[in-house]
Amino acid sequence: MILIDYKDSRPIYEQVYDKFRLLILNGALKSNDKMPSVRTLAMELSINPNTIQRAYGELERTGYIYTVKGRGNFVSDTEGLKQEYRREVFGRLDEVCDSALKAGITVDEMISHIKGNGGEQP
Amino acid sequence: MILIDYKDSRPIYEQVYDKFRLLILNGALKSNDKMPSVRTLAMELSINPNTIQRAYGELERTGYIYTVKGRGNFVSDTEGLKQEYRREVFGRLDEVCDSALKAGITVDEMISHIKGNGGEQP
Amino acid sequence: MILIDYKDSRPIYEQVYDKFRLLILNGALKSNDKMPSVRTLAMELSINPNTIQRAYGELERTGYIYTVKGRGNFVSDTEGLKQEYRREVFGRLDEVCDSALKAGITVDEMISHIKGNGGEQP
Amino acid sequence: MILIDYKDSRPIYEQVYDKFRLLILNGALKSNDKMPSVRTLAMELSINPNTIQRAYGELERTGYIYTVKGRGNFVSDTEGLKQEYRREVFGRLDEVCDSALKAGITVDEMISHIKGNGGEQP
DNA sequence: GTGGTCTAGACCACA
DNA sequence: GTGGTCTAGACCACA
Repeated sequence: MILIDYKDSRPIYEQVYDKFRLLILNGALKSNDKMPSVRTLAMELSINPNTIQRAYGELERTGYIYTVKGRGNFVSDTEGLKQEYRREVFGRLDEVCDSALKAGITVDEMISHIKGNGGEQP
Repeated sequence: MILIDYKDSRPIYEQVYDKFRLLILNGALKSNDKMPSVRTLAMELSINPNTIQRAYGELERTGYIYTVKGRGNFVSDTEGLKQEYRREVFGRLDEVCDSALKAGITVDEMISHIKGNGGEQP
Repeated sequence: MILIDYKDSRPIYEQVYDKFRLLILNGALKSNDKMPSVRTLAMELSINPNTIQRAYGELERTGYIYTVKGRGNFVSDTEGLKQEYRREVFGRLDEVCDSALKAGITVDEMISHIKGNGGEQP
Repeated sequence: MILIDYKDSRPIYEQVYDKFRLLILNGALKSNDKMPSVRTLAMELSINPNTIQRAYGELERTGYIYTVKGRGNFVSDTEGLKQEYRREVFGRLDEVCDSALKAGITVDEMISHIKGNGGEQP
């Protein structure tokens, strides 16, 4: 379900955070679903529980999950999150467009590039 | 000419690297222009020479500048570099499009977003 | 395991880089083996950690090892690297042949020289 | 006649040294030919005279030229030098063979590689 | 404990 | 003066 890529230069807690974030945005994990417990997941992935704890902490801080003491972590209501993710993606799109214009790439070139691949890359 | 942002989480050497890379791609620095000397720049920016050295090392490794021992660093021929930068930007564009599609954003939405801001953000 | 030759004019970081590269290409170090930690190795060799860091940095940049933050450095998958090393050696062989022909040494002379020593030099 | 490549990472004096060494070994410069004067050459190449001086110093030290005070530098008798160059090239060939064997390249592979390109590369 | 970045400062080769 | 290497030592993020 979750795979750590040790050759990825990003810290492990961030990889875990991102994986869950996508599972939630995808709909693979739904509102109020129970998250795996910190210890269980740490053992499954052979990772330090501190690292899972940190990933869960970030997920909670950014509103993806909520904690019920003594019971575990659960997926938040996902509607607002999806809106926020859209905003984030548009923000990244703006950044890339900015770089593109600096490099002399025109809006038309970008558009035809986007149409061209249709986002079918892996 | 070059400003360090200490609130930026990225390392200083990377900021310096990026700044010069853009100056070169912009055409503000042209082929065979002399780069400021390691020591001069270090003093101007109140930065350790080692840090500048590292930035210059990366610029050399990636082909943006070349070193003449005892003389200084100079801007490389920039033609190929511009092509490569284009490729890099298109690669990032692909990634963002990928994220966008995962978030349920359609190609048409992206295109109208790009047209909309025309890359006018800062 | 690793010995620094202070009489060698090449920088220390490069000697360390080369030693490990050979250990990896030899098979003495295998994929996913843990490298000695920067600090441990620095102490063993009585060398500054920064110097080891630089050697490890080059090894990572050229794909011989990968870093897991907080855990250490590990040997990469070595298959592709061996292929690349072969290409490098053949390239150097071409250069030497070129010099040889300029010096009036014939292909036959070179071949008999190679057969002669069979690579038995130290 | 002589061109400096500023993008070459080798020091300039070494490039000058190598160029003349080849001209002498080639036969383009013959025994007792007069070398260009240090000052003339320095001006032609827009190089610091110290640098030419150093190159000439190395050429003298290794026996390629000799100095007559007040008259200039002249090419030495070249017979012995050619022999020595042969020895040097064979030495380099040994080194490459050594690397090759370490990489698992067999003598036969090397020979067929040499025969294959016939040293026709640039 | 592990690697990553940075400063301060030295010494060297090269021009 | 110019870049290249190295040491000593600090502080940070990550596990």
